[in-house]
Amino acid sequence: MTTTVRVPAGWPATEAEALAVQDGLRGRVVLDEPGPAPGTGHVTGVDVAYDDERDLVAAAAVVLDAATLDVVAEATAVGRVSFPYVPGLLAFREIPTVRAALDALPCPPGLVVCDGYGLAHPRRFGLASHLGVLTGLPTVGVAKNPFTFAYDDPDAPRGSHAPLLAGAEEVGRALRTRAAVKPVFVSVGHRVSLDNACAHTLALTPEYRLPETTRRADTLCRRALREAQA
DNA sequence: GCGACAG
DNA sequence: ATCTTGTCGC
Repeated sequence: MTTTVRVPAGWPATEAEALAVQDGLRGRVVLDEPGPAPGTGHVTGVDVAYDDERDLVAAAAVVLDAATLDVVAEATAVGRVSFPYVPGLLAFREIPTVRAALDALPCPPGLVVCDGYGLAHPRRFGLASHLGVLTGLPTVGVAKNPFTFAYDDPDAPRGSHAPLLAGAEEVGRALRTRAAVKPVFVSVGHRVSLDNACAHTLALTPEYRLPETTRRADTLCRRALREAQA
């Protein structure tokens, strides 16, 4: 079952408004909790797909058992695009639909794994941070690209990592999830430590570069978009 | 001023 | 994100 969502009343419509919202929420991020232990409880992947022609956006939330990586529950939501893509403001494009999908789940999500960044963000408040603050859930960001941050290529073995640097500050890590394959870029969202975020990411990548959570959510949101009615 | 720039 | 076939390999 796919739920339908509308853009929330008062949702930012301009870049200036969005920046102001980030400023107002940034201080609510919690960075001093370790978060759930890797391999226990639920881990939920969220992802979004777009159809600009139809002005449609579909989100999926897929809950996995963290120990077995079996799918425990799924939910999808479809709505209108709520914001244009602007680097640094991705959250405003994805969050309304993602929240609707999370709300439609029949069980607690546990740790939420986002496709994008948390702390590794120009204003230290990426999608994962924003979603965490709005929901109160522990969140991490796992991105496929390094945005604007500098890093040294990690060693070839799986598990190797190197800091993502904003100047001298470690805002995340380039983490090798498959030997000799391009790393993923992990950063903390809300209520999770960077060490735990990386441990979770490794636990979610027994076979592929990207976490099973995002892989599952990606497939599901694309299907929801295809099947969405006009 | 000119690019680069999560999805 | 999205446009997109076949193909090489386990």
